[in-house]
Amino acid sequence: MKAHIDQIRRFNRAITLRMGTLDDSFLDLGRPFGEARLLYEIGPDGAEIRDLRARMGLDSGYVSRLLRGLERQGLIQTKPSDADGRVRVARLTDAGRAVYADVDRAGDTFAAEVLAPLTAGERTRLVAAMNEVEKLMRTFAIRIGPDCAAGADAQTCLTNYFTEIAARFDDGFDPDLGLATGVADMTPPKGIFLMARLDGKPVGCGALLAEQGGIAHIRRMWVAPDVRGIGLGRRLLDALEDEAAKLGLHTIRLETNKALKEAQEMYRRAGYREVAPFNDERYADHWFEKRRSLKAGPA
Amino acid sequence: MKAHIDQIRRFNRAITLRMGTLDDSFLDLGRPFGEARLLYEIGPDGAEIRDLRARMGLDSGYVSRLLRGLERQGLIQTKPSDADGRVRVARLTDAGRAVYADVDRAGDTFAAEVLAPLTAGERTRLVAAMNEVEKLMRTFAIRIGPDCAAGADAQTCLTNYFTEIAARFDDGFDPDLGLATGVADMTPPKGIFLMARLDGKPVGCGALLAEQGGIAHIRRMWVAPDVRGIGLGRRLLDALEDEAAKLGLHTIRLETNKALKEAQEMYRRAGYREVAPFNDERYADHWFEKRRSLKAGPA
DNA sequence: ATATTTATCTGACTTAAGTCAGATAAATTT
DNA sequence: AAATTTATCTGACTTAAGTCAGATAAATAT
Repeated sequence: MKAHIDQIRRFNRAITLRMGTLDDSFLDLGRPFGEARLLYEIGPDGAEIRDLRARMGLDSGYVSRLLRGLERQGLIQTKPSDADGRVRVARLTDAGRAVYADVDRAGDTFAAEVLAPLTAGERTRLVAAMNEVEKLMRTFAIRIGPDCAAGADAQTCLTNYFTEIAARFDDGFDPDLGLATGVADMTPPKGIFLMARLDGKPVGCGALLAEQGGIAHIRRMWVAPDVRGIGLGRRLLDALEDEAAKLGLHTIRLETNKALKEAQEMYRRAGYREVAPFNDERYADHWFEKRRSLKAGPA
Repeated sequence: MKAHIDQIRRFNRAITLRMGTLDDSFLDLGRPFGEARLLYEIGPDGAEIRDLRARMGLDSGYVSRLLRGLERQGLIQTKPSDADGRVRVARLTDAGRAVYADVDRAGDTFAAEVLAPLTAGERTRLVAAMNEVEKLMRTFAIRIGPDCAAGADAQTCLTNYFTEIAARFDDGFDPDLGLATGVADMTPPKGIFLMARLDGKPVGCGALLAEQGGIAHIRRMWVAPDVRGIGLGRRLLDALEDEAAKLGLHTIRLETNKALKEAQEMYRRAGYREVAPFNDERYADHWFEKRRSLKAGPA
């Protein structure tokens, strides 16, 4: 363990020393970093300012000022969004596109420089190892937290979930026919909606409903196909159980369809045991329950 | 090639996004980043200010100001070096040591967080891949450039070189018995001294002497043992040949001892052919030459 | 229709980070 | 011994980066 931690720290140091500084410097073509980063983030297809702010985690006043600067330099133009008059959209001008291309080219040049001193075999190994690091770090980069069930991202998750189960369940799926779970049920104080995000992008969700008699009811657990197999389902489940604990709920229940074999397997491994049906969800074939006290199951 | 470059850029983005920000944030314990970094750089054993400046690439006035700030907070003390009254040494106080320990612990915590969501197998793979990336990036991080032959780092390289060949040559090595190559010979306009550095630390060297009749004479080529086998010798040789070209020298010569088999192999692969002795270096067994026009040899 | 929320902007700040031109004193070279 | 170099410091700057409190207008909820 200690050796692993040391390797990570060594890696961290080496990489920020090497790529970190170069990542900055390739954006630095004579203009302030923040400005260059914003311009690069706007990209050739343009972007909503609201989006830029969220992605980059910047103060709205600050972004506005940076945009004004880029506008003054003739690199971008902003105009209100067609769909929503409050939202403004930033778009690169021809001059801005030229700067973007410069920055992009500098990035390519830097990457080429990394490869330059290596032999063909070494290049292949480097790229493979980078891919591996990136993939495994993705797991760590996924953040789980409460979210607004009515939000656009949450709705996207739920829609994806419904679409998927409609395809997988033998008799399809119609949300109106199953037991209803509205936004209010997944919002405090009645319940909570957790979302998993990878770099801000939603990649999974799960809801916990607080019911009579100290019972937590888990529904709408979903993991995006491209992040499956890395234990995210289990992490979501753990997070939901933590929420149940916080609410003082001692029993956790959930039901699932027979088509979702992996899910059943996961619930069992997480210490759930199958019980008699506790509701009449028409899409359910298996009902599970776990008492909070007997928190167990092999990792 | 394009795929490789894209993977590197993707890696670069992902890593600076994930580790980069966390590398910063783990130093950020309520104090400015620059200050925290300097404190961390001073470390538990203290450091010469001259050294800190060089390592971190900062302006002397700026460093001075940062040190004054840390001093005011009672985190460090500075005093003149025993060896050289101009140099000052910064040392952590007990309070400083405590802050250092906090920062260090935060770094460990971060590393542990990276590992936390992974299975044992994934952890091993991550650490192995990180090690591979780090090792291969080291090649790219080695920078070759002209250096002062009289400087401390150059002298360190040369001493290491002499020590090594003294051990490897059948009849040992005494620099006073071989052909003399003084600092002046390796300094413009008479010649040039190149050094390879990895993160500032010297890891190799080579000298080029401009001689009568358009001849460039290469001597003192050395690569540190821990960076061998990654093509650094060849890169140094290429760099020296570039210098020869800049000086308009058309013929490159060098001599070597029979014990240095890998070197001879490298020279041959780089397009050098063995010629009759062109000097009476007593430690030489093989003499090589290459005309600049016939730049060739398989990579 | 009115109130609230959301997205953006402006002006007035603060702090961090760094540069540059000397000043000073120790060490080294001539 | 005098001149030069080296290491550090101080004061006077600049620029970047970001925060915060409203103001404004569009969209949405009541």
